Amino acid sequence: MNSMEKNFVIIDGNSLINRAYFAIQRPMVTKEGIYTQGIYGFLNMLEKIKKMYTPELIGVAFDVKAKTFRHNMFDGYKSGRKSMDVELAMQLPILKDVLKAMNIKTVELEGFEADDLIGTLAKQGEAEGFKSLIITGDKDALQLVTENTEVIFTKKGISEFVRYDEKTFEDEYNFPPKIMIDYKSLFGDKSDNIPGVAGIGDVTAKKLLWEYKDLDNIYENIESIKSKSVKGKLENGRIDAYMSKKLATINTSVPMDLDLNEYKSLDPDMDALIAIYRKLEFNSFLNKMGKKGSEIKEEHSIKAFEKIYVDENNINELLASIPEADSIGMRIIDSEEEKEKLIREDSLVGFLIGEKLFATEKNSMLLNEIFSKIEEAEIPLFGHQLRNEVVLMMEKGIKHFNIVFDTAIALYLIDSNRSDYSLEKSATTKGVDISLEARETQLSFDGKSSREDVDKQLANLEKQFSLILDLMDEQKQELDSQNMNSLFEEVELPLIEVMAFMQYQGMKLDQDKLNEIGDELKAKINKLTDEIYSIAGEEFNINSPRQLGVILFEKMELKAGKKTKTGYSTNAETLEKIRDDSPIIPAILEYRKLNKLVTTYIDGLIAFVHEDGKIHSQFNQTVASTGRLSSSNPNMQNIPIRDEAGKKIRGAFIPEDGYSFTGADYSQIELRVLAHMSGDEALIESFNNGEDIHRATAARVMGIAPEDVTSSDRSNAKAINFGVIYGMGAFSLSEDLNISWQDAEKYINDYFSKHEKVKLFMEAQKQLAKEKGYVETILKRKRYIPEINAKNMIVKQQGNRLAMNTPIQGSAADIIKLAMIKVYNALKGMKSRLILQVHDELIIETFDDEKDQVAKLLKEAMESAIKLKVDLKVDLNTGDNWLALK
DNA sequence: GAGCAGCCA
DNA sequence: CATTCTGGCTGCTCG
Repeated sequence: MNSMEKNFVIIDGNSLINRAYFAIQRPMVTKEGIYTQGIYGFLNMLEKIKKMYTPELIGVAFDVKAKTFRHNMFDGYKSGRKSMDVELAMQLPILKDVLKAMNIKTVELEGFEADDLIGTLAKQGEAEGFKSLIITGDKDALQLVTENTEVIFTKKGISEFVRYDEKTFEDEYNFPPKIMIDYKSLFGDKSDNIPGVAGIGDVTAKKLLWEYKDLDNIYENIESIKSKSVKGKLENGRIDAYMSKKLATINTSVPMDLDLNEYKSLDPDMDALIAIYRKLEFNSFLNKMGKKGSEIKEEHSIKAFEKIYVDENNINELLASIPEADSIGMRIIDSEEEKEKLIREDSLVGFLIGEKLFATEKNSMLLNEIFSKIEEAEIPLFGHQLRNEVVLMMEKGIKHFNIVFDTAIALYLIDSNRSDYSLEKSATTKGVDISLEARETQLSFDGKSSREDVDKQLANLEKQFSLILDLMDEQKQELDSQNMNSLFEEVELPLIEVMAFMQYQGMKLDQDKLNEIGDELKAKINKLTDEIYSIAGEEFNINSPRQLGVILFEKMELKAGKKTKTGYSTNAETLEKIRDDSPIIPAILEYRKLNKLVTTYIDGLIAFVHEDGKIHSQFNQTVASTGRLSSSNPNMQNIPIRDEAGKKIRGAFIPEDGYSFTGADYSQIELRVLAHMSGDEALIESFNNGEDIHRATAARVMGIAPEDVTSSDRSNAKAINFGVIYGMGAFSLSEDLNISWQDAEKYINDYFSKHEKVKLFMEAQKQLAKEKGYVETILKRKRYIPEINAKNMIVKQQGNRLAMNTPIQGSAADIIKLAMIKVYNALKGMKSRLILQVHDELIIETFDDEKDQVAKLLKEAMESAIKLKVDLKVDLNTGDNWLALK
């Protein structure tokens, strides 16, 4: 942005406090009971805006509660909206007080919405030579974009901004901003209850506007519209269209005081501000002002590096320094989500070597040379969430890696309960801003990137590496003091390469086959839809539980089961109970099942296929609190298997030519872990004698001989065995087995009396969580369980179950992680490759000549991953598609 | 974004 | 006393 421009920042107060309020999940309440998270988020946002745009003028507009001219025109206007939470509403007047103390002008006017005031101010600003910047979370404001007015949207709550000027708007919408109004006149706006023209949808509205430019022109030339139905709808909807236009149009001529001198950016009234911040307990703001609220936080000092942007001309300096490096920090600096991290081209890859920070563009040919040098000299690598960096290296042909530290993974081991392990988040807690906004710029590598842009990116990268180095220092000590060095170094770090490799390698999908299945299912869905409509006597959205509830339980008066927060429960369990009461029920159940398959597993999967015909799912190492892995984009760990219709989808996953699949899954890994950890003699003996564990359990609990156990006895015992792992209660077991609560309780007591060590183990876990705050797995992975000391009994019970389940689930995860590393290393030098993990099973894409070798090494590696008091047993399968493995 | 639903181990 | 079993991801609706 041209720094000579004079900026007029106009903020939509209601919109932003609303966004801020909902963006901050954790409620913030002062001792006096004042809710503050909306104000807090708003002020953080305001600070960022001021830093980014250094506005000469600034103002905040608010809505007035009273009706506006729009309500007077149309009763339905915004009628669907629910009223504001009281917790949020009480924050509005306080926010206005804060703004007053900051000497920031606020405006509101009865009869007008904030948008109208904003539009009027923006226009005035333009007239007086300012660039008007509208900050809002509301898309309505887009119509105000002009040559000198831009709209800056908040995204992800309020943490990110997206800027719209005339060009970016047109790129996205294919028509100029002003036409937004005409678009709403036709299509309407659900959120504001603007009707639009009945029957005209998003697509038709856009088409009409591309052809006829605006609403007036459409109606002037209505005779030339070819489609009779569209023409008819337009004729019938003429009045609605023009009323909608009035409703949608932001008034830019509100009669208000337009002396822009009042909006001049002034220094705050410090005394007043400090007083309010103290009342609101905003200690972080007070600290920044040098006033004590609590202890004063030290500003994070950024280490300074020599910054070098690398291109063909100076690549040699980087290449020369690589072989001599003790270690290299590596980081892709990217503006987008993880998901897109590998697709975007306009990113930098940074390398920290000693006191020098090198960076080059990600799509650069130079990367090959750089990576090869690193590989050749076996230089240790460190970074934060290195997986995607490793995938990039693999894409450039690199095969050997020497990863020595990953600060995201260390963070995860230290506290597995966090929801966000991004470097940005860690930065915030240290008072550093490395966000996209802080970068203020995007690089474009077509020769247009200015020196300034590059410098900004490099400065940001410098901050990131500075943070990584600090985190590393802290974390090394922390991991050491918690005895997690070997878990970190021998399990999690080597696993990074395995995870990256599975993502890089991917799994091939037979799209034609999948589409064939999809077409069949879609035909069935259409039939079911007709059937459901005809039984119901009307058309409705079957996918909406709310609409479905009304049809079933009000119109058709079927017997309603449980209720949910928002209405009747319509889930499969509930509907199953009234299956025979109407033919609509089985039809709906079938519809749901098929629709799930089509949306998630047919169309959903196809959307993830890359150019190479493969799906490259991401395996995440820092998500599950127990230590398990997770998979996303798409999730390959929940592809259907139980249901007949769903099974076929697995059949569409196929190996590359010349390969087949070899799969191996641990038999009863969690129960074996329980046997080991508890030391229960009966369980250990059963496993080591190779007995059928559920049958043996039934025999023991019922006091009968194994050969007298019926199949129903066995399945009951199976439910108990699962229940034990989850920290079961009598209620859920009774539901599971369809027996009375008392019988279930007796069953559980009998189980524990025959497995006393299991009982003791469970008690010990709860005790450990209560006293030390955490529980541990076999490899000393920790999970903190704050719930266990909660006052709320429901939360406390949940804590108890977590304490019992986590060591078991987490240890099973430890074991398969060990196995993955073993298998991955054993396959080095072979053509066969590990491509998938599904919690207790591994799948290898096996080269035809290596089948026997792979089967042998896979089983051997998994069964010897760790030595327990019980044997580990693995079942092997082979096949020409994924389905054939079961 | 929350809530519901449904898929996996 | 009452008590609804762990861990994930995605798609859809609705405000």
